[in-house]
Amino acid sequence: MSAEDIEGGVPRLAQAAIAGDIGLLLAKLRAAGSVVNNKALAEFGLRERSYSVLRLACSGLEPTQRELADFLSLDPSQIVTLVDELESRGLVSREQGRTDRRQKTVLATPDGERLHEKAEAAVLECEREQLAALTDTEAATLRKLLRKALWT
Amino acid sequence: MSAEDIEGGVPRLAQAAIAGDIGLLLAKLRAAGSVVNNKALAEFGLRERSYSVLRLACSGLEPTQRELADFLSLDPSQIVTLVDELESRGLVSREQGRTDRRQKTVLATPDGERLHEKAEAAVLECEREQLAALTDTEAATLRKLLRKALWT
DNA sequence: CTAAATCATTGACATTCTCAATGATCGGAT
DNA sequence: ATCCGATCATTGAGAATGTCAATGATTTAG
Repeated sequence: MSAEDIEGGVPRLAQAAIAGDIGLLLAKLRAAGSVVNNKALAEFGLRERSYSVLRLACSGLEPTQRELADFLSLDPSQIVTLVDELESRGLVSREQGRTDRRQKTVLATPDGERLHEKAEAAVLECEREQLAALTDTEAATLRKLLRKALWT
Repeated sequence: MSAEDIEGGVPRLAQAAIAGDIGLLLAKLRAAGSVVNNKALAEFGLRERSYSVLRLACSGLEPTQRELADFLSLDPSQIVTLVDELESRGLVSREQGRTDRRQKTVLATPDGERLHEKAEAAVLECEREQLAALTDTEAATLRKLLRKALWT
């Protein structure tokens, strides 16, 4: 975020060996994306986290809280807090699990769906900006490789 | 980290639209890498953060603290804490900036160099495991695309 | 039918993030 | 030369996040 990083400038330290570390590259790109996303989501009273939960609640997959925790790499207790907040705003509701009464599935309300639709547009626009340096095929390749590394 | 994610299993929620969001993919891969890295670095009394600082201090580029903050996407105050800790362990030293007396350059001591060498090997091994699902060329492509998205 | 495991939840604690304020120093404009 | 605004490292405070252990309700395995 300094002058060096703003636009097309390669920081001096990018010469270092660490600049090839996947961990650092992921962290940097993610950090940059996070601030942009949170800025864009503020308008809807959401943060990256709550947006992700809302988004999955809108997916039609009827995720349980445990599934949300695993999928979002969060502790189950963090999901409780996030769902509490979304539920209190009437964006989401907890339903009894179909087959297992221990679990609760998280579903979006009509209000939640509407809000998600707008927030989604904003986030996708952020994503487009973040990957502006890549061609469409490059962006697709990046997505494909990340998914492969995660889920193969 | 649940049963679904352990080995080669694609979680049910990966069908959702959100599974294509770059932000989520980055966050997930990074989260997974972080726990592995921190586990491997514990043996050396380092965490991901302090390792990164030590690594840059060993680069020969004589980074200033401001540069470290920008490059690692951290607040300058966090760098102070990290350098304090490394310095108190004798792994790193602060030197007066050559041209600007406001800035301080962070350099590794011989002890720091030695520790970094061992830690580096451990982290590179973690990285290899994390990208095990990718071929060598795919891993190289991933690195290239991440760098391009960041620094173009 | 019992014992172990799993789910959501609560609460405590540590780590990390984000900001504002400070004194020292620098750079540029007069 | 001197003032003025900007930048550097540092400190400190408060919010957000991460991590872990314990709980009651329920399911699954034996």
